[in-house]
Amino acid sequence: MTFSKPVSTVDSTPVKKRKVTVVEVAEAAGVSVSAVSRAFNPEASISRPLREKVFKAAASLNYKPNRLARGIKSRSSLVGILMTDFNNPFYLPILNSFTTEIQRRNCHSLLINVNSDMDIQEAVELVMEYNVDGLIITSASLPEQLVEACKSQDTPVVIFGRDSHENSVTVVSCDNVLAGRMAADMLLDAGYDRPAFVAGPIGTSATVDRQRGFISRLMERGCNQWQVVEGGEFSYDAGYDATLRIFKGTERPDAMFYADDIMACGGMDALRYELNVKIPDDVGVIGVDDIRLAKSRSYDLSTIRQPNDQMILSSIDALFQHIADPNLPAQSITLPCEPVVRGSTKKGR
Amino acid sequence: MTFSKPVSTVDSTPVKKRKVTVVEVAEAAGVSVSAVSRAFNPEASISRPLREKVFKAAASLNYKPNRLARGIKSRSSLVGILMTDFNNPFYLPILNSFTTEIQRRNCHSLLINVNSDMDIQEAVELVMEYNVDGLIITSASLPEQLVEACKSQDTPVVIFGRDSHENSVTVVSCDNVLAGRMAADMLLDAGYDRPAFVAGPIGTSATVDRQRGFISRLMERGCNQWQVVEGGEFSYDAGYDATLRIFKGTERPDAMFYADDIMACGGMDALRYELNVKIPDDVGVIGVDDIRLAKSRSYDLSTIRQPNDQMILSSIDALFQHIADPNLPAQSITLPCEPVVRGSTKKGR
DNA sequence: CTGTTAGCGCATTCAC
DNA sequence: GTGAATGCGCTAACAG
Repeated sequence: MTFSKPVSTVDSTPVKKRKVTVVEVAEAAGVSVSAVSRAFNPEASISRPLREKVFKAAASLNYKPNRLARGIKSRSSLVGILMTDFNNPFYLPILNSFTTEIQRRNCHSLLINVNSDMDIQEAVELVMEYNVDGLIITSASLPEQLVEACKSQDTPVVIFGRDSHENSVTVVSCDNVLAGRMAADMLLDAGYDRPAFVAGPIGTSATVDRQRGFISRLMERGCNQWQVVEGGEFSYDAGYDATLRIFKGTERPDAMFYADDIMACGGMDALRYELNVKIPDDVGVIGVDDIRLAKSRSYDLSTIRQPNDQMILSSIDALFQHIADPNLPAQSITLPCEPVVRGSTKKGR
Repeated sequence: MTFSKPVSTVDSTPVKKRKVTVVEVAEAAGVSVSAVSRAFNPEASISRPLREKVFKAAASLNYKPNRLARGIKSRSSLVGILMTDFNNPFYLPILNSFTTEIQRRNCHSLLINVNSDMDIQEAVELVMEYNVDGLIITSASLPEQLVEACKSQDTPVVIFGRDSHENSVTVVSCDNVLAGRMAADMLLDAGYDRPAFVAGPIGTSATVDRQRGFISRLMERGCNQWQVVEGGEFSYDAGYDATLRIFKGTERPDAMFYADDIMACGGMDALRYELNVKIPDDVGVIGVDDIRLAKSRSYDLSTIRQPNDQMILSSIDALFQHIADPNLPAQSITLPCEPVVRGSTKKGR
């Protein structure tokens, strides 16, 4: 007669802290394992007294369910977050809110850093190996190819912050065309009439749409002296450099609309400290996002604010709805943005 | 006679995309399941030809190992990252590097947001439910109680960016006392002689040590006119407000040493735009970290740079060493920091 | 509502 | 070096 279980030796050196399992809790509580399982499963049907008996035994043994073992058959409670733009401060609060909301729903965040050298398809497949319940894509600068990678999965996906005219995958973004139009109005209303647009990463829906809205609104209002310059990535340096380039030309603009705030900050510094241009008198500046830095005294940047909190809540809601019911159709949620006038543009006449 | 496996109906609606498993790969390759398992396990012993045969079959079936199922018996390939300070831009590049390094080692990052309202102990236990292979604590402002929570686990833990005189858990940080001393030297060398220190979150080793080094060095060099003010959290607003408070007093300092860069930026703006003080002529300013913003033209902030990349590499190395050999003793790694002189302090005489 | 039982997908003893 | 069998911790039928 043998015991397969390890017998506790007199010398109780904790070789490897034994994980307490459902079986032990069941024994301690004098119930079945499924009772224990159900007790820890909020949506399972189990009587109050039984659940409490289980909880008491579990507490005394310091039992914690093993999420991996659970995930193998049912939900993993894992939500993947794919991210790229780790040098744009815009994304830190975003990450904060996403992780908070995910945790509020008793899930946790698997953060995948999609390096430039790694294939997106690969990244998506990778995260799937963890049986994630859902996937959030948080990156303005991931190529359209991403949508393809997502479609091939049967896991709910929400793409945050970019439009897509594909309606096969759920997308939450702000109205970037509107953002561009607002920027145009803001500059024209303030009396500028020769604006330039500094674009972000090419092929990114956000920057494309902002440009389209901006230009079309300018022309609607009869402004024809505008120019567009490639910016590069969403970063301080990109904004800085693009600004120097544009001011080397013969057509000096009297206002700058940057594809996002961090570029605008770089641009402002180039204007003030390198080109000796007065903001907002000589040149007006606008960005998009309303990052924390925008309202600093140093920048005091006029901008088009994205409704981040709403966008995140909508994303998470949509994601968990799809997790609950995978047959729900993909939806495209577009939220309005809002102009924020600060000191980098002249007061309207 | 019944089949427990679901029979493929003529109508092949993909109710739920069947996950390919080891069994199917084994059948396709004409080998045993354990062969498949070994093929995907780098450290298992298996012959070249067999492994390749398995890989070919796997590829044709588009098989991906299920990391959760794997993690239940052996390593989960998951590394937990505990974080708090989501409004300090300092942490975005940190997160970038950590996730990159973790992924380079074929693991992935479980990012846990330790909200102020949640218990640290709870957070640590939570992440353990995922059987993480290791845990990184990235937060200057987590209380000492954290160390206790970690000690009770048998999972390797590395605490990043704070000292601890506990030697029971591995800690990687820069020499914060030295940072304080460097700041003192930098200010005194530049000709300031009535400095103030703006502290960060109370009870945080980083800010305590910086203050200690700063003050002791000041006194060593015969400077006795210094003051200290509570700053609050590591944030722009905290630095801004603390600066206003200090300048309301009668003893106006001629130099400011902030516990970190983002506070220093807030402080600079309070000085320049609210108090009409000239930097660096009237007042010199120093921070710690060397965040991206510090080298912007707007702030051009003198600072004490932390060797982030090295600190992160050391953290990850130490963590994976402990994962490989859990019996390794905890180590305390302290790296040197480096003064970076920019425009917010006067040129030395 | 509760207990029994059979897997989930994989790693790992053992034999061979 | 390889294959067969057992079990990881838990959930999900299925009976009672």
